[in-house]
Amino acid sequence: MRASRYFLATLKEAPADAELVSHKLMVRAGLIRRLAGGIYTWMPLGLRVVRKVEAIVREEMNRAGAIELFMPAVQPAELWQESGRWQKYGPELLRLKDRHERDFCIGPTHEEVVTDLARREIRSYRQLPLHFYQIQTKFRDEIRPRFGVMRGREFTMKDGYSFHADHADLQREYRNMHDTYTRIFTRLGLRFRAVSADPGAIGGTGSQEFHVLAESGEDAIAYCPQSDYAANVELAEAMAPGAPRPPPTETMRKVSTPGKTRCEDVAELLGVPLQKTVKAIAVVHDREFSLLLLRGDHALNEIKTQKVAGMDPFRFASDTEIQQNLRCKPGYIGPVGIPAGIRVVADRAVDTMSDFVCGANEEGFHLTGVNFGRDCSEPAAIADIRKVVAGDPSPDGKGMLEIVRGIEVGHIFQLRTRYSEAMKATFLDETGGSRFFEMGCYGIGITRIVGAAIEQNHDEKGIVFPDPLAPFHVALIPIGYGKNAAVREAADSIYHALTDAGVEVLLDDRDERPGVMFADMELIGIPHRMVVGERGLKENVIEYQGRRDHQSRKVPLADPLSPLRSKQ
RNA sequence: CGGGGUGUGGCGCAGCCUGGUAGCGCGCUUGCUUUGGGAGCAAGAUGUCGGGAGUUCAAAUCUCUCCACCCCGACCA
Repeated sequence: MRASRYFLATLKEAPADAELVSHKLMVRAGLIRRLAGGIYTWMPLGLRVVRKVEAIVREEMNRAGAIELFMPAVQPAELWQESGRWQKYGPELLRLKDRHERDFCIGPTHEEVVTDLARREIRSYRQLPLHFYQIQTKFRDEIRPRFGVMRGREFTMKDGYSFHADHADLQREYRNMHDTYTRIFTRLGLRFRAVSADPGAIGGTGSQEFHVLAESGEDAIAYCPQSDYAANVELAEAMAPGAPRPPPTETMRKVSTPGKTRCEDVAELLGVPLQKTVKAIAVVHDREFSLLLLRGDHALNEIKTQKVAGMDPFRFASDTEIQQNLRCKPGYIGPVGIPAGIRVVADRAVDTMSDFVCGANEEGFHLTGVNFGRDCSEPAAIADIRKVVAGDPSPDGKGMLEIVRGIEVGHIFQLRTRYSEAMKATFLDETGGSRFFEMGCYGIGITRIVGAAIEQNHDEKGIVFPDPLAPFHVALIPIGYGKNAAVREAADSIYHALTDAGVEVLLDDRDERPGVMFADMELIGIPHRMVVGERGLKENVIEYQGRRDHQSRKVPLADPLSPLRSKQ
């Protein structure tokens, strides 16, 4: 490709609305342009990157035995009513009516459509297993689109759905997809980690997420460097402390703590470690008011709390509800002296505490030396309701957890029969009996990968694309293309030599000043640069520099492919 | 939806408090010079100051209202 006939849309300054480096760089490099909130045009250069991702995903999916098809983006409401998600999905589902006032939605995912297809087309166990996938535009009316293409409303996803005669075969395919995803992200040149995940709204049993590791990631991942344990913090189990609760040694005392509503403030005022304090969080489930107790330095894990019996779903109590139930302002509430009807759920860590500090249920006062059993009732339930922190023991008992941030780019689920039962999708087994399909579902955020890859691979000059994602492999920069016939002839012949060898070259024939060409090629992240100048031609050399290199080196004019070979 | 903020040429911003000629940098056009790290000089084009209503002799500036976008909390590939 010749730059003069291509469309580069680089910007010196990033638009003010971009926050994330990758978002800024994608706009500056001319990969994307915003049309509306969370909706982007993929510019020619950006589209080339998307196509690279798609090609690798497609190749590996095909290799893994999945079969590509293409389902409609616009889907009839009836299917969603059958699965029950027309009601459940909420405002994220973009709904519309056609001219006959019939309800439709723009697909945020395709379980319904593919299950409908399966029940119509697959009749016998002899046709199983089958795995259909597509690479397609999805629409999710996100509450808050942000970070450019990373959390857009319209985005490209690879979604695959597998159908099996039994759970064992589903598990085989699930492992197959785990390996396939591992190959895909490895080939894409990304640093990533597979982690156990919460199956969440899509439902089902086993579930793993694939995260690209990046500081700016929206998810926190707990992993154990000594083993292969890794889980989304939403799910990671906080182990019960090993030591039993020590016996009380202090008597309970009421202390004045005016204006100190946070555990940190109370601990500082009283000169006790934060770990000696207990915070109470008031929640409501089905109009039932409960108190959750956490150690002062711990944070509530809402996902795990939801799983405690009698807590799904829960919400935080309003200030008024707290007043009504405890006759005290939030900030000073605690488990001592509360009405009998209020359920108290303590975190495992709290259960082993004695002589602790907590709110006195009286504005401006806390209690010290509090002990369960003596000063207040034992908690009604002990549960794992806190977020794990770095240094917690790994649930597999093999070391200590560390926390890193990640961007979720893939997710694999075992759906089991959640959809086949709801939609009555059956096949005939070897005995002639009707059975529900065992289903798996497997997603990859194609467009999000582009953002995540840039988040992970950039420097102060711009994007540093890994080779497999780069829109072009080589930036060929002639100095004085328009003026110097020798330079032009050399550049043209190198261009042809590389192109004939299958290398994708962007020849910068714009006759810009060198600085402009260098800066642009660096910004858009082309991994290899070759400079053709009068100086080098006198020695029959051109200059090669990798995007991450600090210095260029000379390579023979006659063999421009040599630096690419040595890279491999 | 709640809280905070921003809308001024293609991009980044100043001007608004204290009403009176719409400005700067980048980019763009033309010419000359320059040509190994975002060139110099000269000439030029580009704005219903987010929309509407109001106050005023006069509104980018003050008031009301609507809209869009961004940031912080509940979603997910």
